[in-house]
Amino acid sequence: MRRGSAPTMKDVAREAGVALGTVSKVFNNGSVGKEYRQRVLAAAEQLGYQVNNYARGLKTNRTYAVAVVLPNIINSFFSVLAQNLCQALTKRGYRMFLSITDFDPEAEQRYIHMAQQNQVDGIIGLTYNPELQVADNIPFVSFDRYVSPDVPCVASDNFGGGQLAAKKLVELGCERLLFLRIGSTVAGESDKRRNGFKSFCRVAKVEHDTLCLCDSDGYEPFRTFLQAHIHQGKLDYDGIFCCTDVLTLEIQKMLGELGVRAPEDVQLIGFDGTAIHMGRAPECSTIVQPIPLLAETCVDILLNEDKSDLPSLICLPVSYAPGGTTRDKA
Amino acid sequence: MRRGSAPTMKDVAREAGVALGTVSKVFNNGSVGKEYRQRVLAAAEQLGYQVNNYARGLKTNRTYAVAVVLPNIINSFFSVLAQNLCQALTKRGYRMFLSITDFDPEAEQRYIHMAQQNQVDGIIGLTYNPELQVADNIPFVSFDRYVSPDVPCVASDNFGGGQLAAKKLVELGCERLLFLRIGSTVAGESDKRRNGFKSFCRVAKVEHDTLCLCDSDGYEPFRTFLQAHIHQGKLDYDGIFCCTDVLTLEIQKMLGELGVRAPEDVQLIGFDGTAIHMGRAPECSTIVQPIPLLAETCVDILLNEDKSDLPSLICLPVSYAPGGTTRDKA
DNA sequence: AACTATGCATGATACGTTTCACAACAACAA
DNA sequence: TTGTTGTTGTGAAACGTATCATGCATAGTT
Repeated sequence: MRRGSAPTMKDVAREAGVALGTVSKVFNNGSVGKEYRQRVLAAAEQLGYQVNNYARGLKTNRTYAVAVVLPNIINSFFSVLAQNLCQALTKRGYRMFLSITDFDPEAEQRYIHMAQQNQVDGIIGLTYNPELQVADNIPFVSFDRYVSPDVPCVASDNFGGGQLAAKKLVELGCERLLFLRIGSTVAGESDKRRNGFKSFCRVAKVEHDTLCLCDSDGYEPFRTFLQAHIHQGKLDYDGIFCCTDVLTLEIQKMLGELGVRAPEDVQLIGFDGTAIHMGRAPECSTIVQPIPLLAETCVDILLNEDKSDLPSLICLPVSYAPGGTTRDKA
Repeated sequence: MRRGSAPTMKDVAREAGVALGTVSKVFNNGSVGKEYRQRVLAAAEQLGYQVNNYARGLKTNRTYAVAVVLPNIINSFFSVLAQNLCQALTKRGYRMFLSITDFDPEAEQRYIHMAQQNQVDGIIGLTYNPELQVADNIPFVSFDRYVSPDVPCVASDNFGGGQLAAKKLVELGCERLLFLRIGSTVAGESDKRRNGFKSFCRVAKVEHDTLCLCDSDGYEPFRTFLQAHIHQGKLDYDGIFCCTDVLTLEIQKMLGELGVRAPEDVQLIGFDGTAIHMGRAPECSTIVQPIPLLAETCVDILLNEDKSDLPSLICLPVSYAPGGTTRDKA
């Protein structure tokens, strides 16, 4: 280590009195005699040698880094997802390099381009750009969004979740159901929640309505709608399935201001169940997305060499958790 | 691009009919004649050339990546911080590589070692390992924790925040104050909140008590304490400063169960104000940490070459935000 | 003892950049 | 014309690693 900079394999080789290739093999689990290995390890220890990942990456084209592209990590669903992805990647010896898009389609594309600039071994993205270009020289797994036929998509069983929510509400004695949604205009997986909900209602012959808004509309239209459906202090619906937990709490508050109580007067079921994965009691009754499993699956698929016989949509099972906005006891 | 792999500068040079060094200069803003630059750019475009960051990193020892080491990103303070750090880094053309330690001191040390394995240009860490070893070959900025004399530490003005909380409570008419804290056993910056609180009380000659617990104790000791200080349905204290917003909400709930209402019977002020940075109304009255500024400052200091005349502790100003657990109107 | 097979250390080569010394050339002054 | 200065293109060298073809021992077989 004559220079001020970090010691290299060459230094270790000289110190240990072995050839360069031998040092390399030691750090790559090649077959090296016991005594030589000892010597190399001792020399490396003494010199404080660390493998230079950039040189390694240059040779191998493997970086042990994965880019994760998310809208944000302030929304707790995303932050729990990010944390689980990070842990799943770490477990497999990979590092996570995080990009935040703030729902900007251009930023999504920009980050994915950057990531493809051969600095990662794969990309996991939750994107809203319907025209996203994904080069095929690098593995890509999409979360909750269909991107293209050859991009695997990992998602919760949103359709089944919609069915389950409706089923639970009916089991809890509800007879007139309502589905509420607010979200991005991009037709995503969450549309399927509505379809599942409607499907169950149709088969079970349950009265139901749906109201879907865009983010830009804000919550006010919900208030108008609900107000119009209150007659003599009584809401027309006795069960509501809201497409997220956040919305559920908002609706509960709104109903309270209108004199309608949940779960006494109307039962509410949300979707996500993020609080559960944060180690807290769910803030509302909810359909729980299996976030840890979703993260594991994304990583598994991304890092698994063999992508041949993979369905393009991987659907993971959801479950129901009572949480105070329905009349069942936990 | 004869191989299946990505085109290199050599390919671009051949395609453009120029020398290798010329291509390099084009991508590094070296002085290149207009015509040559055109030719190179055109060839690069046509071939879909992208700079190989690993080769570049190998030569330059600059990676344009920064490691951020946090306990988790589930706690919303950390997730907001992480998001702001990510954005501040992106703005300066750096990528963020995130590690989650789950408060494990060994993991902290491991990640910092990994990061030093010449794969990042710097590290921003929020750590709890009192014996953390930080090599000096790579810039390190600590958040909210003193690490060693030559590691700059960026933190909120916790002492001033403690003073401010006490001052506000007094202004709001409180006469018997209480400070509550629960946290890690590592003496961190947040101890200063207590000191600031006590300092103000002492100077202003205000009656006050403090109760500090460790994470492992759980919340129950608070209940016992509070219960012991309720006489004839009335709490001995009329103002409480809790060391985080999370604790504040917990205490509010606990008090409610004991028949004491906030803000009617007792006024509560928390610390963090994270909700504000999430675009929401604060859940409780609080001392707001300037998270975006904290993040910017961390990044500024980390990437600023000149670390010579830098104070080892950079203290950023906090502010007060009313939020429903005090009797002032916003 | 002779031969083969196996295991393992060796050192040169290549990965795709940046950088540097040098050459080529133009512009200009004397 | 000659010499000087400045600009810009050139190609070789080096960054630190993984890998591969050699070659040398030793163990195993007949």
